[in-house]
Amino acid sequence: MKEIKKIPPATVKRLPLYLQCLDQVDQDAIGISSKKLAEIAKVNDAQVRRDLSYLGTLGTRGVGYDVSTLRNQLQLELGLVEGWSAVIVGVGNLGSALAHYGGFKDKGFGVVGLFDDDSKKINSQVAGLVVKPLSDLQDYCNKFNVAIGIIATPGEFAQSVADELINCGVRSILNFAPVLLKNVKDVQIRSVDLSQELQILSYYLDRPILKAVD
Amino acid sequence: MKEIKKIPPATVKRLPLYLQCLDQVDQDAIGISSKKLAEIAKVNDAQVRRDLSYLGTLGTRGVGYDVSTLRNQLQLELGLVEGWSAVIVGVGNLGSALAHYGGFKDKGFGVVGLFDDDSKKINSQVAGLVVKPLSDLQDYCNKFNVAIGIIATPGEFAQSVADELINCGVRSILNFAPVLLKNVKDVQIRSVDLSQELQILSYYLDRPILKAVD
DNA sequence: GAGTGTGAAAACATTCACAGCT
DNA sequence: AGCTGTGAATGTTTTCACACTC
Repeated sequence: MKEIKKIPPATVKRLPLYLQCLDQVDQDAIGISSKKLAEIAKVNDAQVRRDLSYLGTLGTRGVGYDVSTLRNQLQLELGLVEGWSAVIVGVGNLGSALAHYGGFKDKGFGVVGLFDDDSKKINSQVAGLVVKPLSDLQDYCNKFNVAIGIIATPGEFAQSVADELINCGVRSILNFAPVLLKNVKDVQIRSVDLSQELQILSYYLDRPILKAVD
Repeated sequence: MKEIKKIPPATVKRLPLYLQCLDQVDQDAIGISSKKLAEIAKVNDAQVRRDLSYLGTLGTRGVGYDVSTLRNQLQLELGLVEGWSAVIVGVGNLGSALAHYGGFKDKGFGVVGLFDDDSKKINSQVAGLVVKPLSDLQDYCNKFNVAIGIIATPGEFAQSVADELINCGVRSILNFAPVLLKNVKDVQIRSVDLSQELQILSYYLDRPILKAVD
């Protein structure tokens, strides 16, 4: 019988943060306490312990957590060891930034394709990959079993690109275009809207006393 | 006596979303119901009503919300009418993407300066602005009363740029570098880490049944 | 002594369901 | 009839506090 553990969404959102904290800790540190981790991540230490307890019994009472075991478990739980393939659609400044973004390779994602329908960009090289026209998308997805589509096009193309990606069998989409994509069953869509982040900051600019979320 | 209304952080995070929904609604629509708005924003309709009720009594029973009143109130509440000035530090692909990002101007932010310490970039033009060296930052901040600093440098420079911005009197920072910045009293810091977003997606890739947060 | 893992409490957020206005 | 605004119910997240282990 398969064991099913449900991790609360609020916790899932913090797991990548903990992973990042481990990179920022002393290179030669072998163990770390919830107190120390909490300090780096800027959260409560009970929170850290509760979050990590969802992954199993990882720590040792009276001692703390072993850094490398912890890292492995976080990566395992987040599915970062499966080597998911991703494509980026839209190779403007943002798409290029994403293609160059080293963080992805280290973190277990491989960008296997760049797509754009601007003829000036097609066949040019960005971050070691050749930009292809969207008509090649289907082939790529089949060949590399692409799991994740990253949309970095202007807003007006985002929905049709999303439709196309889903049509190619992509089940997870990270959208950077400032539009609301339609929901499709069984497809996970996350949107990052740069201007929304600024707007939230703006709210708290007027109200320096209040504590923001996240 | 000044009226103090405290808007829950979870609601603040949705206000920019509602604003975006209004842009996506029929241009000639004069009124909108919580039900319709909820559908576009993909949230529960009671949620919409509760959220908007924090801004005052904006709707009309039996009728709905007036689109333009609603937009005005949202902008007012988010502080988007104050015309905050922002600077971008780091003019690589990501910084350029941000500089070109039209959303900001429309949404009440003015990018008044671009800064980079790469001599190849200094004095070049990006999105109609001349890239300046970091040594000019203090002057700019005084001259334009800069409220927001956007960090788009590689990780290794992010903390020192943040220190410098804070030193120049900037009280709000939006950080795109994949590092955890130190907290400073009275300074709001929001971080957007592109690879963290992908990692969250990755978790749900393995578990198509679960519902993600946000 | 130091630091985890976790019940129980407290705080926060969402949703229901309906009274009240147009 | 239609739709808001909001008490009350429910669900989720955070935090406290301490028994337990090393």
